[in-house]
Amino acid sequence: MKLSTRGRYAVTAMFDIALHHDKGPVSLADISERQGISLAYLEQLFPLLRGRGLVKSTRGPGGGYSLAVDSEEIAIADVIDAVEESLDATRCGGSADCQNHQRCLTHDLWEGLSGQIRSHLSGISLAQAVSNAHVREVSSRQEHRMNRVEVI
Amino acid sequence: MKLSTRGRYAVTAMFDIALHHDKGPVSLADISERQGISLAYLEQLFPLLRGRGLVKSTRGPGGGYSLAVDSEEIAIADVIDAVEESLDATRCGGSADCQNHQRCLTHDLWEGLSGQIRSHLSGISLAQAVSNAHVREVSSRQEHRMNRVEVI
DNA sequence: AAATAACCGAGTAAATCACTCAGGTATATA
DNA sequence: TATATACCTGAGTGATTTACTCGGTTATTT
Repeated sequence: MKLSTRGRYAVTAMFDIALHHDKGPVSLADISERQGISLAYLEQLFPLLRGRGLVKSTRGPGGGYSLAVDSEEIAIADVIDAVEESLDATRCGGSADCQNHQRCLTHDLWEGLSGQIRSHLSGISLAQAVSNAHVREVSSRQEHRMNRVEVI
Repeated sequence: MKLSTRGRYAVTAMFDIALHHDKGPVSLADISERQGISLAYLEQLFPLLRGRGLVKSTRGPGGGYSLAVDSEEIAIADVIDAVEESLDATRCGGSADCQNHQRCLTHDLWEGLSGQIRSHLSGISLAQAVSNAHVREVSSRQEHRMNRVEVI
């Protein structure tokens, strides 16, 4: 099973863009500051998201990243898939040669679990996730903090 | 998220016991041979399973491990819980202080995922999992291999 | 021209993982 | 009582992965 901070960071960053893309492209520096993720680390992640056609980039001042497609069209699973090797609970990655080139005793069990996770995360769009009450609340708090920082 | 070979091995070993416990306690040496898991590694795992009241041990010749309760009463989640630190998709482990001592933007999302996984694995008993057709097939193949080894 | 911000590849410290080793202790059988 | 079996315990280790950094380049706006 692969679901590390890498995937979590990618989803968080996509949340941030979805919440701010009305004001044009969102720079990685802004995401870094708001979400507390190192800029260099984000720079490593975003080419992967772009490669999957989830975001598009604009260079130069005022540039940044924006969603390549509507947030309803992006599933959480897509984001994780983009940055994480494989979202799979089986050991063999579905190839079913777990033990001695045979499907291991427990293969079906992990396959079932993988399917469960996958369908759950495929069923949640970025738009849905972001519309969550708590997300909006935290987001507005981050807005205020940002403003305060700018004032000081 | 924590689901490594550790948890997989534990489940596989429990499968093995469930499939053979009619012939009395199952030794770790047998499990090791049948399932291709290092004996020393199993010895590390089983005290944890015993601590959770999933298996009981009998020492001495002819000894080994047997199920402490009926296989219908053991959920796959119990087995994984016993050997794996936490089966949780959130970063903070549910404590909700993910970022700056606040629930992070994506907290609810990971919490939802954790719940999904947990309820899935809690809903499958060892008995159910073992009754799977493929499991029985592989198991009988292992039986034959064991016999052949003994003959040679 | 200068500032901004995406792009790119290599490198690294720390943690985790799977696994081993070297013993010790209880119990059944001869 | 001796011996073999099999559980029990704790410490150690090599390899891999992880999160993260650094130094620099290229494109675009003002």
